[in-house]
Amino acid sequence: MDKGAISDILGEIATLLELRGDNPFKIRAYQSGQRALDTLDEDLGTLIDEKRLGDVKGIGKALTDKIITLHADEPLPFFDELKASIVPGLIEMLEIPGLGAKKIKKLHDALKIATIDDLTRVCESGEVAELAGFGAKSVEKILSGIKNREAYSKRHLWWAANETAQPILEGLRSLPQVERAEAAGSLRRKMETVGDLDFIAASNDPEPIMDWFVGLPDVQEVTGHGKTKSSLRFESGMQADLRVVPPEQFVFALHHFTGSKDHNVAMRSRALSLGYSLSEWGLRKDDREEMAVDSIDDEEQLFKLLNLHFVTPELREGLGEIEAAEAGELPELVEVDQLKGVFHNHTHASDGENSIEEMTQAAQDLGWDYIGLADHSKASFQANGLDEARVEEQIKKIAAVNTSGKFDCHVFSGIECDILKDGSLDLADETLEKLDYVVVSVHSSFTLSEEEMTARIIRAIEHPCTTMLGHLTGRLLLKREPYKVNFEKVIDAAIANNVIIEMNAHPWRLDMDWRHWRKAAGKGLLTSVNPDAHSVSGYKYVAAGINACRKGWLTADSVFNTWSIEKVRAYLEKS
DNA sequence: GCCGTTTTCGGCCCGACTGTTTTCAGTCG
Repeated sequence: MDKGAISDILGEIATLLELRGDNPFKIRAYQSGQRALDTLDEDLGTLIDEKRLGDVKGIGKALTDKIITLHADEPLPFFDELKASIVPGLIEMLEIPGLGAKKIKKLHDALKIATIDDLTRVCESGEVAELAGFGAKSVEKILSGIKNREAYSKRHLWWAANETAQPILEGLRSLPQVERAEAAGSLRRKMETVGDLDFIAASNDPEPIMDWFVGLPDVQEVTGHGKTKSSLRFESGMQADLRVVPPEQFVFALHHFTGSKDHNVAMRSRALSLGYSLSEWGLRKDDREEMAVDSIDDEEQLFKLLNLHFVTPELREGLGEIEAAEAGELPELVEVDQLKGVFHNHTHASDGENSIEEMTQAAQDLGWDYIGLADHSKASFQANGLDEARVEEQIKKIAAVNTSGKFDCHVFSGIECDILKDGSLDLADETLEKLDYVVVSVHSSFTLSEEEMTARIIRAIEHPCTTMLGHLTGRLLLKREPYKVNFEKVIDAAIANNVIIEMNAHPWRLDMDWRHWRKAAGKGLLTSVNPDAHSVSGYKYVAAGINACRKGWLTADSVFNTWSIEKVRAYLEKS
């Protein structure tokens, strides 16, 4: 059993223990064990073989034994018995807002309900309202939660969440009572998907701000409306929270609600080691009421108080950023205005909307020195992919644009060539050789085994004409699972063959995942932030790709399309 | 179940809000 599957089981154990009413700290131990496993730097098999699994923080004796058992595919009676003792329908009920483990257990014990249908029935019959601790409002909330379960539990793409958040943020900042306001949470950390929107505002007069917030347009339901905290849900299903804090607490609250949880844990323990106690309310001298500082203006100062370099929100994932901030070893992260061009864009020759000239003009308007056009190849029939003759025609058209004198922006001729099922490429070598560069991508046979898919992709990487690998896993966030592939082997093959792995910047993709980049770039892997633009408006997605690169600790050196045109040209000619 | 520069037991974040209650438990973040 692999790491991911074992991690899922640890999470499941935590949930089951919760529904059984077990010791909350034991539950938390399973959850932190799961997180420890998820963020492991080393290969799990190696750790087990070398008997070092117990050295991992959060994994003690009991979890070590269970993880080893699962890894060896041996039965785990503890888990099987636990699973058998809990009715499966109860787990689903946790998705209903306002219902936690304790209430579900109570409903189950008192009314013998086993499914969400049962729950609906006892709500409607009036039995729930009669239980101690439940009333008319609870029933109403549960029924509405059941009805909208799917929409409420959904996450949202960062891009869409950001488009909703920005006007709200501007609105907040324009209110006379608001001194400062920021979005926090996973939106501020630029996670690829966002659960809900978190806003923090600084003010000594919170109530008018709350009234403004709950009165926003397109609000479907106000789920909380307090003096300093309100929550609501938009018709789109997106949820938003607003907290208003006194101005002197703003920086602390902003940092706290930006998270992540793991980052905050590390920051709190850092504070403790320096004799402070850090919370969303402020920085106190340990064990005393006294504040360490009266007020600070920005997060830079907060980090400085803990003798740390500033950690940008994108890096706050509890993945070693505090250690790096202490040692002064945080990378100078790549920024969107360092891009000098973009590769992997489509024209109306295949499935894009614009011409070569239009794509070139738009790139030039963005200040870029070069673009690469890479339409689909013929195996992508649904996308009107190009065969050899059409590729050669496209090369001539691009050459004509370059010599027309109309543009300062240079166009590189490329192709997004399909990787066929056996790993061979979709176009003849003599055609590929005439192009400036070749992106190779999988667009078919997604369901191969991990072994077959890995071998297929590596064969394509080893092709002498290959410049870049497109969207490594083919995932569509929230829509389609990634295909199974061994990242380490593909990364090593790319490095060995001087192949760039793209950061597909489309908000649905952001593939290869940022979690792999720190290590891969450390080994020498290059990326290219590729918007996969199918129209001139698609170029804007480079911002999402840069977010992902920054989360992956990448500097401009590792990002091919921050390079000057001379350097890019030299690289392409050599390879 | 985990952890330890107060170290093998005793703590593990805690406050806002809601809905149910007349002082609090549960949920949520």
